[in-house]
Amino acid sequence: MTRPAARALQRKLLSWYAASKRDLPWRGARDPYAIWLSETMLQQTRVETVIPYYQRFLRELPTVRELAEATEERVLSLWSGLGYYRRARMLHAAARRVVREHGGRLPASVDDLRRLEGVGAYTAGAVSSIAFGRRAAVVDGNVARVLARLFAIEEDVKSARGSARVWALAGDLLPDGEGQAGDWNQALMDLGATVCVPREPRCERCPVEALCTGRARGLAAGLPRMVRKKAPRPVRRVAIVLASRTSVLLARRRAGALFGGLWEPPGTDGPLEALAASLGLDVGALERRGELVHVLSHRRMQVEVVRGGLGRRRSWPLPGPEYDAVEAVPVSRLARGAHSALTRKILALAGVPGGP
DNA sequence: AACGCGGGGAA
DNA sequence: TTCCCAGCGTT
Repeated sequence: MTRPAARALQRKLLSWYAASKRDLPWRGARDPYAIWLSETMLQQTRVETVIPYYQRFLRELPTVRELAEATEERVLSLWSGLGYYRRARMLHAAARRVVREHGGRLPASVDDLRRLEGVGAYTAGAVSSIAFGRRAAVVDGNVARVLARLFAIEEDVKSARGSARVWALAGDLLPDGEGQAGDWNQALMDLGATVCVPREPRCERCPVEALCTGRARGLAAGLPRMVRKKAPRPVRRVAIVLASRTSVLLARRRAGALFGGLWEPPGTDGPLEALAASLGLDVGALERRGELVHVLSHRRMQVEVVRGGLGRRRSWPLPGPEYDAVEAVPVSRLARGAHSALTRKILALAGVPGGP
């Protein structure tokens, strides 16, 4: 793209953004921590989903320092239901690093930001440009799609991370103006989210339609070419809900794996008998409650739910290698606990009162 | 380069 | 059903 054409593109899109930008809670936030938090929550997660989580998290842990000093349990609890829980662990670790190595202030450069846990190329560029006004590019799913269409890039855009060509393009297109990179990046992303959408782009509403090569060639709607994702692998599990009127037995999943650090009713991919035996239970004392299906990006989990009484036992053995802690939790505390959406479904199916 | 890692909204 | 979302870290 020629220099004048790039200028025209920047002018039109920035002007469109000034008039049409979405009103989002983190827009205009002064605090880099707030921007960082929003960008982390927004990784592979829709804006509408993030908003209530963002507001609650920022209300409960309003500064990097308070996040750094919070327990992991608390952080996971605030993340509970949002998914990709490793993000919460890494955000927590990075906050401690920011306090330890940067005096509690987030670094401004892409290179320094990238050294923080959970901050990759996209997030570093976003925080650097939006929170600090640095001239840094971003490529997320929106930007990759918008640029692929604008420049009729027909090669595969590998995942949301984008190809090297798209990153180079995004860098070239950054405005020179002081502090404009943040608005420019957000303008590209807003355009992708509201106009240049995946299925049926609303080209008639696009401020840069006249500059769009993909549009001119009739390719826009078919770009970018994405590699088809594999179907989730089916997994059968069984979960045992041991509950009294006031408590339910939960176990904590080991870190680093699926649902790491979250609490759930003991479950297994193996036979129910083995799981029951590991808890010292007689299978005959368990009542079948039904089955549910929970679909993740890489797993289709079909979970059979059985229920039994909690009894008077005070301590419980670990119900298998997936877990590193086990505890009878008061149902009154469930709503504030660190659980996945799957756990909520299991507790609901088991009929646990006051489930999260 | 491919995979593991959640959950949900929209067509 | 299918797609894909303000991605990152590991292998």
